[in-house]
Amino acid sequence: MKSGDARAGSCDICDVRERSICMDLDPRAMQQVEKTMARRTVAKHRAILSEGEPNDSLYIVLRGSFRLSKLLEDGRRQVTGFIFEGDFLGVRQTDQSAYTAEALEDSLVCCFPHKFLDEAAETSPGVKDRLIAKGQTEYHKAQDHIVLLGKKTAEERVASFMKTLAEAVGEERGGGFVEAPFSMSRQDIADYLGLRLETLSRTLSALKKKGFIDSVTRKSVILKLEL
Amino acid sequence: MKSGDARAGSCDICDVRERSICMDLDPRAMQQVEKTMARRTVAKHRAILSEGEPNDSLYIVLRGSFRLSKLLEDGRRQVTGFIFEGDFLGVRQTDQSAYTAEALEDSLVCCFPHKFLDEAAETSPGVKDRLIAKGQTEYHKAQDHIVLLGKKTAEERVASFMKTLAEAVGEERGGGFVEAPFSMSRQDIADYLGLRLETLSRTLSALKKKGFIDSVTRKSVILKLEL
DNA sequence: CGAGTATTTGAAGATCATCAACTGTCGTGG
DNA sequence: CCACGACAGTTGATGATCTTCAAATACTCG
Repeated sequence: MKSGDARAGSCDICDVRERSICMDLDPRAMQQVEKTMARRTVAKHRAILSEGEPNDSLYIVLRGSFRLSKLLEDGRRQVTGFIFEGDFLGVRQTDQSAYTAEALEDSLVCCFPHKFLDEAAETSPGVKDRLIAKGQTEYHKAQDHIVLLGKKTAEERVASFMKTLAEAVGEERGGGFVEAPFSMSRQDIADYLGLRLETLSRTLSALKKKGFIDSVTRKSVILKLEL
Repeated sequence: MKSGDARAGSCDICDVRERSICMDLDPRAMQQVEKTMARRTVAKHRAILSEGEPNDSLYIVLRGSFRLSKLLEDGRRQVTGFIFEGDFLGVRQTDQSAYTAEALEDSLVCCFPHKFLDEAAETSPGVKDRLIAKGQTEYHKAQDHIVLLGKKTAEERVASFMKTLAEAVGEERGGGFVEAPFSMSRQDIADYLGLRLETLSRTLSALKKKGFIDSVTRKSVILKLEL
């Protein structure tokens, strides 16, 4: 066991605890979590949920990021969302997962079987409420995505995406700029925005020329805070 | 009080009971529903939920249909969904409704304050589970909508919509045809599909020419069952 | 019947997609 | 450490789809 994982079994060092469901659990349930809790590493490009396959656990992303996608019969792929640290995966138990969730980089998740959550919910009513709330958040994001795809131009889509990414994972740099790292490829972003790779690339160049983007590489983008 | 409403106060004649949450309620709660239940008529084009405004009740559509929409700052409108008999509106209590819900025709809803549902949930645990399940259904529909907008051509969008509509409200006619009534305008459909009115109209004509659609009027469409 | 609105159709133009070539980046191995 | 190969991303030229603007037709309601 590597040194980084030595204390991995303890919830004390969990970074996302306060955003998570653990704070809803009563002390007894929390002890149970400490004991049975399973962390799981997910290697880059590995799926943790697969479209059409059953899902019986809720995963909380501790480190890394994921890509949610759906496939059309003929192979066209739509990326329906990206998931970052602190976010949830598989909020509900399902016979058929609605989408595939694949790690964009080597990632670490904390695993809560829904069976366990159902039991915990009996003594900790906040658990189900939090799941409902998370489900609502997912739904709102989906609605915003629908507006983006249905009504926005290529430039608006790319700008919206960069802004959202900056809000999710960006870090402030000097002079009113934010830097947001990419864990996803251009193709992933294009598939998320309903555009072709080439259109995305051209649009990024255009936004840079217009000064909205300061610099953009394979790894990250630096953009203006406002707008 | 008109004759049609004479027994409107009774749940006995409710058409959507078995699809609804009432079956999850224990007898005592059900009595409570019978007593406090509020039905509400919603006139054509009236909003029952408004984007940005709080919502404190769950509505079950008994008669009629609704249009869900979101507005972009500059007034562009995206229709994010349509709601028919037996469907739910305002599944969760919110400070800010994510969308506007407007009646497409004179409609009738049954109203359950979330406060009431929370109380009922204490003795009828099935209630929250059903709400979670309904939320999930909404989310899945949103995901399918995302795929439609992100990856499908105009013709595929229109065909998908007609098929979905037929499944939701269609009635079989002879010879492998279904008839689905429209309660929404062409503009509503176009705003749902991320197309312009004119493109929708042209595409409908094209589908008719191809034989996928038998006939289409302002009021209804008749289409082939398969495909 | 007639005014007003909804829908369809036509012609021209814009945006985005496609096909193709080029450039940059990363990792590997000499 | 540099060179090479492979892949990721950018740029260019052309074309298709969908939009826009405009006009005609159909439908609805008083």
